[in-house]
Amino acid sequence: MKTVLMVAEKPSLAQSIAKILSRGSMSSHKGLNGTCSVHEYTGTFAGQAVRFKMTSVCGHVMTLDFLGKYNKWDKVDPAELFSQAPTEKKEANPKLNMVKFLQVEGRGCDYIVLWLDCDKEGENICFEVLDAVLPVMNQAHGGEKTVFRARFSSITDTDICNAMARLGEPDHNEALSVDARQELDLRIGCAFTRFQTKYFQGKYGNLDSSLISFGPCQTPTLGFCVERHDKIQSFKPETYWVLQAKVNTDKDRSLLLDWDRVRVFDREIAQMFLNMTKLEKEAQVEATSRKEKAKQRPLALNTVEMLRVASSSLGMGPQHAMQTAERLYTQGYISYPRTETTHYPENFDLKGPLRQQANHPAWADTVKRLLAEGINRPRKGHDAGDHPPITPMRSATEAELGSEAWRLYEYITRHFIATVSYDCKYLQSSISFRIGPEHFCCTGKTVISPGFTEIMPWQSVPLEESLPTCQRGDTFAVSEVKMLEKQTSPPDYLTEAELITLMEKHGIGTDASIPVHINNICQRNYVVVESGRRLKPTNLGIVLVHGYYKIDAELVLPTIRSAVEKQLNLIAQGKADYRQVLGHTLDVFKRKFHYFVDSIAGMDELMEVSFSPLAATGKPLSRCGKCHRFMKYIQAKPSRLHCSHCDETYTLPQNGTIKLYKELRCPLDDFELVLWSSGSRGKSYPLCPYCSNHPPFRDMKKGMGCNECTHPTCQHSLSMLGIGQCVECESGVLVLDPTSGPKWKVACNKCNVVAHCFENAHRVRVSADTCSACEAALLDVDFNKAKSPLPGDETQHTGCVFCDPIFQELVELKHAASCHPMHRGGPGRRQGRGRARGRRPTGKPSARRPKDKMSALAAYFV
DNA sequence: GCAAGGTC
Repeated sequence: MKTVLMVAEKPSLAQSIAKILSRGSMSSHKGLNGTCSVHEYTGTFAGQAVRFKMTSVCGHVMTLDFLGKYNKWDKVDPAELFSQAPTEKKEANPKLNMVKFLQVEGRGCDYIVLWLDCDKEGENICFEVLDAVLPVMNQAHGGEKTVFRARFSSITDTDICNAMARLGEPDHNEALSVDARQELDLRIGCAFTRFQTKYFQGKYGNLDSSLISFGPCQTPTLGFCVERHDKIQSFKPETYWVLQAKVNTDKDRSLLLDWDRVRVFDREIAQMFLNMTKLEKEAQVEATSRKEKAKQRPLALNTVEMLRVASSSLGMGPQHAMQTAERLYTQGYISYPRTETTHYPENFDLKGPLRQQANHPAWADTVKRLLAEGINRPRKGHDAGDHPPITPMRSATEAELGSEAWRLYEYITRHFIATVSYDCKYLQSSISFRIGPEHFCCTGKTVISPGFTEIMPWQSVPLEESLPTCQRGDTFAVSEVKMLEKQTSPPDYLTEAELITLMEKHGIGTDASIPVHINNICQRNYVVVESGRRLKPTNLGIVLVHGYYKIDAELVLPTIRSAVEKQLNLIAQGKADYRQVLGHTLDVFKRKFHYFVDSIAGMDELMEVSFSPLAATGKPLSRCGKCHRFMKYIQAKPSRLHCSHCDETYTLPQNGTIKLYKELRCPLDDFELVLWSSGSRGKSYPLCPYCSNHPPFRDMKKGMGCNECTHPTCQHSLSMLGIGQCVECESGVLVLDPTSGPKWKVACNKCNVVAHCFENAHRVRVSADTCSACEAALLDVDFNKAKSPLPGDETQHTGCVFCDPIFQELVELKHAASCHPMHRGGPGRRQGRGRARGRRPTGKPSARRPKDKMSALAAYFV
């Protein structure tokens, strides 16, 4: 029997499509990467009985990057990134082993049907899948067609079955347009980012951003925020005047009237109107009206609207909201949360999800009534052909979700119920008055039926006092007319919700990437999120955008994306040649880049106003080994040491603190050592600023500290302080932390394993002898007399931390506290945990003896 | 160390 391989874009879709096509009778198993599943069933294909294998990828299989050597920032001129630097496709997520997985599943298959999302990215992934799978599939006989593309516009039985019945071919042009986009984004983004970062970080010390990035989406996103900032700055308040009248409607009730002219900007004119109005004692009713109006129920929920509401009403940032929604989705509480569609497909079962909410304490009454009296048909929305709108799939309580997830779930559910509820109906009545020559009016709203506002109370029509019943010609006594002086007020900073709307409108990013771009400009310290989730640009953000405006405004305008996309669409439609468009657009941006570099002084002038030169930043910390003057420690990101005399900068490990290490010096270069520490619960090690930036030995990499230095005799090196191989990671070595006393620690120089050894020792040294059982270096420990754990009056003991019975009792394995709990080794991560108390694996070279000491030394002295 | 786009 022949086999048909079918591939969807994500595991969830593979499952739903397989379920539909197999009519529910399929057998499923997990693939080798543990993420994608394979669903198998039998059926007919091209008139023969076949076995179907439906599986998926996880988004893009491949990603584009430069060849390795072009990723060395100090060796490559960014201008080379526009053409000379070759690119290569790498696996997007090596952990998923997607190519291998596809080849295992595709081997021996006869046909392939591509079920990737029906957009340009999906079309591109089709070819990534084919590149992986075609070489291992069975060869076609006599020109028989073996590659098919299924095109569907929704995940419904009819649509999926129709797609299967009318298979087409993947569209190479659409895929090429994505290849072009990837290459453009990579080359342009990296060239500008590297140039800006190197240029400004080489001059200023307090930019407080480890990266001065540029990109066709993130830069316009920042541009919107700065545009609003500029409006606020240039705003000049204007004074205006308003007439306000009050009439008596009853003995003790009065009615406030609005002026038809709203406001005037000339005091004397306003005064004139006031004087004329004041002459009248009565207000005459000129007309009355009563109109029934409706407030429409919401459209079904898509991603972008969910993110807007999450930000503006729940105070939840887009990135966080998306993570929360994804968790709700994988736990089965809501449908797929990434969709542009606001229209329920025909035949969508609305009542099913609604019934599940019928006993929920928060909205049981509303839901039961809807089910009993009949639901309303949802409004006609936009069908983007991706996924149905975001819908609750199962009832949940705050207790089981936790308060954050609950608030999002509650909103999604209330929104869903609202879409099948009725419009809110209210009566709008208004009365227009004349007082002397001037016209006034008042309006009031009364609710006829609340409709969906019952489940979305924040949308309800505000309660107002009802208007008096009257008719044309009636008169009321004027109780007061006064003139109010007011001022126009500036707009406020852009809210995140407004920014999302602007991005959507200008086509900056997609529903999935909008949160990423917003997150980016926060992380780069271009904007900060203020109260009410308003985005206030920082000095850095403002200077960058103003600099682009000054040099080449197109770099920051939202059209930078749409203009390129227009070109890409020509490729997709087969109207332009991929190579030509790519070459032409790269050429345009290469010119822009050179012009930008030549004009950078224009942006620099702005930088000078806000930021301090490197030489004037930071405080003196340690001595330079070349000139022996103090270098300054710059704490702001990226933290580094700067020698103003030599005009050299030495970067330091990030996310920790640095202090001087006893004025000790590196024997190789005479630089004073500094002590890096990740905090009291973390680890610390000495570091030579020079060696860390210019590794002395062949087997050392940039950024390493003394705990990874293979110097054979330096008292701070790995060679002298190393004990034995790490108990968890493959390549790490446990190194004595010479500064950790009196609570002595041994820490891995690669991962975050920390072993707490001795609490009451005043001296610990690494002995030259090694353990006969496990090859680890012995520790020579002097305990405090009063608190010695040794028998009798003994205070001195030498032994192996892993094998010595006395030491074993004292060793406790921990993990260095890192900024993110995810990075702490969780339980069950790998076997062999807790081996600190056991024997070391033998047969591996000891840390005390670097493999090739002489060659390491030779490398240094060459 | 960089972009933006998929998705986990």
